[in-house]
Amino acid sequence: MKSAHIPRATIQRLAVYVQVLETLLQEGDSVISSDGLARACGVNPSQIRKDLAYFGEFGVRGVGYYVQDLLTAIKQSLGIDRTWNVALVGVGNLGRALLRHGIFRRRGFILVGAFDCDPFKIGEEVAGLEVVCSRRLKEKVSELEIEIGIITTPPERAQRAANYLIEAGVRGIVNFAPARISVPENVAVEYVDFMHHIFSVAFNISINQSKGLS
Amino acid sequence: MKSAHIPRATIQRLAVYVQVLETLLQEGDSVISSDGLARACGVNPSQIRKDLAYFGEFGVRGVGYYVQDLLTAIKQSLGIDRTWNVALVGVGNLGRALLRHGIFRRRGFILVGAFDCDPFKIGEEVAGLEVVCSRRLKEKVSELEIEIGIITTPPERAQRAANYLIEAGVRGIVNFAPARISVPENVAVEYVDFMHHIFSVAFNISINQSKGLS
DNA sequence: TACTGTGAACCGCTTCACAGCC
DNA sequence: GGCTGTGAAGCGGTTCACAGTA
Repeated sequence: MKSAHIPRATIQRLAVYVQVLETLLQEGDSVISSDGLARACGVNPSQIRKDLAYFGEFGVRGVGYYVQDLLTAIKQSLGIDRTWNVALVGVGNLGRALLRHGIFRRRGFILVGAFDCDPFKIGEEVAGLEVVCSRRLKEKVSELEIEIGIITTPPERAQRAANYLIEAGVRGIVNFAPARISVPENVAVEYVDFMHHIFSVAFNISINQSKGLS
Repeated sequence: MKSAHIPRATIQRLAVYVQVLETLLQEGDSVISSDGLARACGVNPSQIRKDLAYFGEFGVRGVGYYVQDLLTAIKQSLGIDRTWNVALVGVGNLGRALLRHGIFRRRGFILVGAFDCDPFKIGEEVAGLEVVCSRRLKEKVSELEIEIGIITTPPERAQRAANYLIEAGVRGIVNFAPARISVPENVAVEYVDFMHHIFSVAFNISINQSKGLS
């Protein structure tokens, strides 16, 4: 890495670039310019060049970027050129869907543990995993070498789930529960809250409509 | 509304404020200061005051904000003081989980139609809804007065789902499929991509680790 | 007194423009 | 010639500091 601090927005865009580059690769494209990639991602071409410059020089002047090489470089930069073991806490509708969803494994995030505090769910098998009591997280996290936790509990149990995960030594958490959680500084947290997105859509529709009326 | 342009980031934070204010209300708090709310949301107090100032003056100097009033005001500002009819396209694991998830209805987003192009799924009943062929979206959208579409198809079918929705006259789309889609300017799009979030967590863990070693 | 509302300062991300290189 | 890499300019969002008010 070349630069010390990297904007949060850059990381998000890098994830988009990975998505688009993988599609390009499937379609057989081997070279792409920052212009072409920018159009596919809906961003400014300089933006892409700047984002990449935080990590190194991956392009060839006068040519562009070799898709495969760039993909490898970005994945390396993001730390996703390896596999990560992941625990999921909260085996409800959403939790089940994620456990069964192939995308995590395909991208190197392997769901190796499913946890819930409901005695009726404990022992049940979901997507080849036995649901284990949340209290046993600590023991399981070290046994299974888990580094990331996913929270899919109801909001009121999100903080407790987080506490179990942190106590167990997890280094990062993706929280799908619609609740803020507090964690120590050295634990990375990301919120996935689809209500926020649907609110945003509703707001923009309202705005567009009032614009149309004026 | 007082201001013309509102930052995207402000809208996202307003959604967080709604979340936190509803929790406060349940806990019986009737007044909160920008300081208190800021701490609960993990943002700067001035930020909150600025965000609210885009829409009006909702506070009382020397006192703070009345929780119920503020909540009502924000919901009105966001356009979520009403119900919205929503169509879901793609009845896979994730689609089913969302159809069964109570949170949408609780927040005024009513899933009134479920669509899929798989003949084996058409006619099936999920969460009280009959799965209908995606081709019939246009007819159903006007019949059921649907304004928002949710896409939960595999990535390669996301654009087609979007096309059906747009053609049917939907005004906004929430795309859960890991693929960019192109839509006309007057259609609002939001991406919910949990891989981006888990990438971000992985990156931050990697960063923290390399910091620890230095 | 205590807290909001807001103009001004600040900061950081984005975009531009062009030098550097294949 | 064409495209990347990058310093500098531009812009928009965040934070500050304080005036305004219950």
